[in-house]
Amino acid sequence: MATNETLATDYRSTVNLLKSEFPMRGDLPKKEPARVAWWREQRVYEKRLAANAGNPQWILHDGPPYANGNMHMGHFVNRVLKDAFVKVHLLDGFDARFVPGWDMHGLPIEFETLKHLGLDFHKIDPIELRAKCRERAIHWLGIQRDTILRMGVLGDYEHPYRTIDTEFEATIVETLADLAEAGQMYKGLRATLWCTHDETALAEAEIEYKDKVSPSIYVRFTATDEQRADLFTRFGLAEVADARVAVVIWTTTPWTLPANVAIAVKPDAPYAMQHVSYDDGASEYVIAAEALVDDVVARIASTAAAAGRTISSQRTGHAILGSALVGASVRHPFLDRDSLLVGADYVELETGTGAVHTAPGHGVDDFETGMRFGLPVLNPVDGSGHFVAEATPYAGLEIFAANERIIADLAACGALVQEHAYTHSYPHCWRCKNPVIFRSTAQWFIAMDVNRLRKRIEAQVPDVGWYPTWGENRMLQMIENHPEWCVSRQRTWGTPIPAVICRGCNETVLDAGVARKVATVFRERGLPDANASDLWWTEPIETFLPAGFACASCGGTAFDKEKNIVDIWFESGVTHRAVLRQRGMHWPADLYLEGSDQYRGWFRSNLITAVATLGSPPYKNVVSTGWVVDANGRAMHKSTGNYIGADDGMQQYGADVLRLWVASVEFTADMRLGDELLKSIGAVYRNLRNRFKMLLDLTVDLTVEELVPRERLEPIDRLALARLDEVARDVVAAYTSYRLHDVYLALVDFDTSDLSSFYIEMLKDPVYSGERDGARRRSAQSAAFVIFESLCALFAPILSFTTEEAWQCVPESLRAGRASVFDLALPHGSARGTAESGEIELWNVLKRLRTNVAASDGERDFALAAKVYASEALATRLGTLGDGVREALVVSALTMHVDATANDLEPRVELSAAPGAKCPRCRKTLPLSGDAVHPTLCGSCATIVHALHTASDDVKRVEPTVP
RNA sequence: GGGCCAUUAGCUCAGUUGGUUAGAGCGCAUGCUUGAUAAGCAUGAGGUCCCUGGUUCGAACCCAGGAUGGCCCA
Repeated sequence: MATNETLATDYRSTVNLLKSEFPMRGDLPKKEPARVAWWREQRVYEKRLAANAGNPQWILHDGPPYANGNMHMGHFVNRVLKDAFVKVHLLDGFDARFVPGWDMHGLPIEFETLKHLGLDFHKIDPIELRAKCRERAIHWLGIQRDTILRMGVLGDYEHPYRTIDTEFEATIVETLADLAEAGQMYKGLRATLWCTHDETALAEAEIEYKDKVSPSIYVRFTATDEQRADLFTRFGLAEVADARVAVVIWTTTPWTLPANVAIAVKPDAPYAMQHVSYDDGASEYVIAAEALVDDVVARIASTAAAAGRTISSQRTGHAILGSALVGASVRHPFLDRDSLLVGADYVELETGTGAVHTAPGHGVDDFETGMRFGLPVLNPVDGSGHFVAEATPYAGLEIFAANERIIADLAACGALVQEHAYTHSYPHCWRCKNPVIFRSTAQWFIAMDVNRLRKRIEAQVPDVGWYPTWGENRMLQMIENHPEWCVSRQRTWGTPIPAVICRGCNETVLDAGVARKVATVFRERGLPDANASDLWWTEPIETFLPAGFACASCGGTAFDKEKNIVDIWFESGVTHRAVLRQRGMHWPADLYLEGSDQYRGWFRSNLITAVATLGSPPYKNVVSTGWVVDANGRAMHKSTGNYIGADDGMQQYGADVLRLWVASVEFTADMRLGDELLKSIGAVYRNLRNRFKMLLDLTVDLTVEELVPRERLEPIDRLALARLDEVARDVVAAYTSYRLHDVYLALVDFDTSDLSSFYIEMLKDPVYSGERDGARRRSAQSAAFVIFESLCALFAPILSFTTEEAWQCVPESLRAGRASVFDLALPHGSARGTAESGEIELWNVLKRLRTNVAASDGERDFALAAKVYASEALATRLGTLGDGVREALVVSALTMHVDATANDLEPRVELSAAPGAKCPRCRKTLPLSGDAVHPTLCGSCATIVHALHTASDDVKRVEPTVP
């Protein structure tokens, strides 16, 4: 005899509890690589691009990562954000081709290659080194490309652009030709950041600051008798004969003192002369900024005390302005020359003495001050950081090693006021990590103020869309503060600056005609697997000279090649020409997207070369991202152990969880990343994954023939789709304005508050218990499928792996030829105006009513009957939904009552136990059917079960039993 | 040291032109469910809106100063 339990179990087999193939667990690290391979085999990207052919282009131009080293989570963020925006536009039908690129020349690779192969830069043949560097760069490109593809991105990764390609090198040289022709380039002497280890000039972007301990010294520059008289006069004082008078300077680079030619003072700051008396009767006068003179005296006292002496001091006369000191001079402490007092606004009064040691050969400010006052540019240091012969008595010494000697000599001659070790932030070479120096060398420059270039750029910055909006101001500052752009490098791995030196007059010239000829030679003779620019090294100069080329100065026709290469920031600065223009993509690009460091880097270099040679910015929109920091908000470093590599991250969590994390954070600011955080994102991922699973399970037996068109759906299902439309519009708007985090918020909110806790809750009864082919069930399933399909498309740019996996579980007929999730169309949810807003209003009314039911004490849901009290207008509107209102509330019975006092949008609900008995099949509490065969079932279930028996003998017969 | 940016619940984030009791997801606790079950639903606890001062009838929001962190520079 059957019990109640077996009875229920038996009816269970008549319920539509169907399962799709989609597993609850993601197993992402294990399964994702196969999906990557599948996308490539199926040529999903190429097919979608072909399907979109002829439609408007949308171009995200890829900023090239440097082909050196493994990728970190910052790279992950960069690639995934780009991928998401490219995919949105692909799904939306745009010709959104994406050509990734790599930055492959430059010192870091040259250095890494030398180190990797154990080679000596000074001994290896340049052509051989260049071949090795090429191999090495291609090696890294391969490693990085594998990591990037593992992230699940789409793009033309079989044909990336590379700065080592012949076409790219030709474009670099051609751009130099354009700049030379426009008069934008010049060669000049310049205090340049110089790495003595790598023996090259460095760009600002190749510098990193870190702490360094330097000798901090205060030095007397003592006046001669004549100079003393002048100084006393300037202070309006009578000369004190035979007194020692000195201007005291402060420096942390004693080795630059041999190049000292001046002392800079702040023209509008007061300067004081202080009389210092020693206990042994000696005395001196020291001059420094009034704000700092007491500090100088304290240092004198400190040094005196160390020697067992004491001092006293008092102010002499009144302070005078720095401008009154300009033109005076004092003697260099150990060389036989004067040091001139000059004025400079940059002199600061917070530290030091207010009297700044000035060596035009060893500092940018110093150089400019030197130019203004006509000072000689002394440069007694060679490329390897040793003093040259002119720098007697220190010739041959390495500069940092010479510090000690110089300090000792200063002490010996009484010029040293004080010395102590000083830790400060100091520029270091980004590659070899050694401290760099300023040294004046002859370099090629792009002139920022010729042809009003700076002004022209500034005028066009506001025409670009900057996200976040402060980017505009940031870029304006970058342009305003951009120094003359030094584009030459004295290294081997790069594209040559094709300048020639006239043998007749030794004049160096960068000629547009020569440069264009060089580009032509590259294109004609460059081999696919070799460096086209090797030709500059291997071919005779005549190969590159246009017919009849002669020196403009002396008419000479014999030339030598100059052996400078171009700054790699200039190379990546012309990607907009080399890639967009060469590959049939429109110019300017729609979007550049990089880390916020690129305002100074790639955003700026592209902007400059574009405005200088093509007249306008290379991009319509620029998006910048923040930095990935650790769970505590600290910068990630391999050395501090909080570093997460991209490969490791994907191996541990799966790419899709990390992709979801990217969407879950506000990427324009710093992004925190840590285990706890990723576990939390993992939970969100599982939620979303379950929603895809549930929607698939609910629709697994739906076929395209049974798919109910939207206009014939049940009213309650149309309401759900109205809400979907609203979400789709919000999401698409967020995507197209690059607000990925808003996409995430909108989709998660819809998933949680509309689907999981509301719509899916109400769909379970009609889908599980309803007549399998009945109109109600098919309508519910059709709406669920539309939601599923839309969610796949809306989520595909973020959860690429998961949406594809889910899409592959859709029955063939419903996929309708859309083999991949990336064949779907982005749903725009076209608005239907007031009709829709009415529907959404009604949807929200139902959600609030359902909340009342779900939160009720004691009995809930199908154990309940509901009485809804609504205004007459609202009752009428709810009436149009028929049984949908009861379904939405997930109750067994519902009656509608007019309450004239009720607000139009705030109906009241009254709950009570539903009359009848719990139907063991549908679990609703309803009157018994009174059916002879199935007396415990409700009427609807009895009918359904009877129909099943009639339809199929396979269905197990359920015998009536007496409890 | 300077410019820019950020700071709201344990975590990630919302927070409309200044306006009642500052919200959501995750996590946590409790209950329900066992026909989404390595799931689902509900309820609840949890906040010095970085600090200080100012403007205002009223400040998470506006102003000034500061702290911490980040990027770019010096």
